[in-house]
Amino acid sequence: MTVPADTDSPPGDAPDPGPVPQLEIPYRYEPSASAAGLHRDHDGLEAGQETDIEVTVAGRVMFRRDQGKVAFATLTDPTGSVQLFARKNTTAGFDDFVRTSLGDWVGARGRVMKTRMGELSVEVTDWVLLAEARRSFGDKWNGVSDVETRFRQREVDLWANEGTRATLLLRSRAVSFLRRRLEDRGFVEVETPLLHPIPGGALAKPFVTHHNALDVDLYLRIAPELYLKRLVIGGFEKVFEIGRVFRNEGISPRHNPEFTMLELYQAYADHTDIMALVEDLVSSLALHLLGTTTLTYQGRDLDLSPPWERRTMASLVSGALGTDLDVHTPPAVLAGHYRDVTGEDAPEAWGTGKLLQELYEKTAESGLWGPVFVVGFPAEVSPLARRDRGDPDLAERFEAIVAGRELCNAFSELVDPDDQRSRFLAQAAAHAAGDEEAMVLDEDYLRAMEHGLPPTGGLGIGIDRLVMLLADVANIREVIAFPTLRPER
RNA sequence: GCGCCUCUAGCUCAACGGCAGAGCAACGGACUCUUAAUCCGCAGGUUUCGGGUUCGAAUCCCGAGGGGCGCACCA
Repeated sequence: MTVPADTDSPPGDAPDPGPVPQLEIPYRYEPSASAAGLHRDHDGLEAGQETDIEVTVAGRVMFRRDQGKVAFATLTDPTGSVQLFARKNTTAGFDDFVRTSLGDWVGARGRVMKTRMGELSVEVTDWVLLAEARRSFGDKWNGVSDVETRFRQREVDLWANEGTRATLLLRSRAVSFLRRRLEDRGFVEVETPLLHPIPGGALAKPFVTHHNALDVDLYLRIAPELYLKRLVIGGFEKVFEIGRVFRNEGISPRHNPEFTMLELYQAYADHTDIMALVEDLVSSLALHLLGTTTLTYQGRDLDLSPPWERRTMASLVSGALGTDLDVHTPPAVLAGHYRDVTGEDAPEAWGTGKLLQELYEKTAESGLWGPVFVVGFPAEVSPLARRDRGDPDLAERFEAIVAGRELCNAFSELVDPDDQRSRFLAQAAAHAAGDEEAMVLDEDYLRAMEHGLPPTGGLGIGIDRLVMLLADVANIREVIAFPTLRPER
C-alpha cells in the first residue's frame, strides 16, 4: 500500500523527519493455516463450493486481480500460494484491499471456498496490512534476473525467484541431514576456534585480523583440522564440525572467500574407512533430498551409487601422458614433462611429489567426471597425512572428484610427531622461500601430538560444492545466501 | 591479478550515429468469479560515471566504477 507523498515538508534546512511510524501495523499475527495446508485439506472441494471453515493466513501479495466490486489476490507464503477472494459487500476494508501493492504482507481471515473457476480461496471477511512494500521487487512475470540485484539484495531474489528459495532450502536440509547421519553414527559435533594464532590445517592464504587487548595478530581459520585432531587426542573418538572457513584467495563461480566445510575425524579408522563413509554420506544425502542417487549435473549424468571408482594419481598422469610415471620417476623426467605440458620450467624447489601432483592437475584432473576417488597422493604435498603403509613417498590420502571437481579431501592422519615436525619444517622452508600457502610450524599442535594421536581417519567436505551438485547450479553464489561481493560505492 | 563481455525507467527488455521506446509495476478511472484478468487514461530517464570524436553519441573511442565469464590461485 502506498502512503501519500508528504507534501508538507518542513521549510528551510530542517531535516525531513520522515513519515510518521505506521502505528496501525499490528505487533503480532497468528496464521491458522498455510497455503500448502489449505490445498492439502481442501483441494477436493467442488468449484463454487463454500465451507464454514474459517482460517487466517498470512504472506505476501504476489498478484492482484481487481474486478470492480470483487477482487482476487494471490497470497504467497513459504509453503506456496493461495488465493484471497474479497468482495465489496462482505470484506471489511475492501477499498484498501484493492490498493495493496504487489509485495505487501497481509494477514487475512475468512472462510475456505472454491471459486466458480475452481480456484481454492479464502473468502476474506477482514484483513490487515502486516508490512508495506515501498519498493517493488520486480516484474511480476519476469521477476528479477539481474545477477547483481539477485546477489546484493537476496531478500528480493528470494521472493521473486522460487528457485532461489528452493536452493537455499535444499542447503539447509542437506546440512541438517548430514548432522543427523553423523550423530546416528556416533559422531559428536564440536566447535573450535575461528580465530587462530597460526593458520593451519590447509594450504591457503589466510585473512589477518588483530586483537587489541592481546595486541596480537590473529588469522581467520583456513581449516579446523588441527583443533579437531587435538580433540581426538583429548579423547573424543568421533568428532565433526560444520563451519565456516576463510581463504584469502580469488573469487570465482566455484570459490567464495568464506565457505562451509564439514570436517570429521574418526579414531582407529584409516582412509579406506573414510572412503566408505564418504560414499555413504553423499549417496544417502542424494537419496534423502532428491529421492535418487542418479542425477544430472549441468546436463551431464552422474551416478553417486557406491562403490565409487578408485584411481591412483600416478596411473592417471601416466594415462594422460602416455608413459609410465610415478613418484619414483627421476625429477628431471617429471620436470621435462612439466615443460612439455605447460611450456614453462618447473621451479627448482619442487620435488618429485609436487611435480607429479602438478602434472596430475594440469593433465588428468580436468578430464575426470566421477565420482572417483583419486588415491596415491605424494607425501610431499600432504604434510598432515600419514605415509602409505607400502610406500613412504606416498600418503594415504584421497580426493573425491565428483562432477569434475574436487568434492573432498581425506586421509589417514599423520600420527607420528617427529614426522610431523619434519613435514612442518619442509613447509616452513617453502614458506620462507615465498610460498604464501605453505604451512608454518605449529608448536602447539606438535606438543598435542606428543600426547598421542591414535590412528585416525579424517575428512573435509566442501558443503557449498556438495549443495551445488544436488541443486544442479553452476555458481557457488547460488547456494550461499549472501555471497561475497565487492562493496557498492 | 590478467583477458573478453556487459551496464538504457522500479523490473524485464527495445532502439546500435539522426526526436530514448514497449510490456509489467506505480498513479487516476471502468468492471461482483479473476488466474501474468481485461479496458481507458496518466506519469515515469543526467542511457553507471568522467572525458573525447562528430553538425549530431545510449550507440564510436579513452578512462573509472559495478557485474558476468575465462585464465591464474584454490575447495
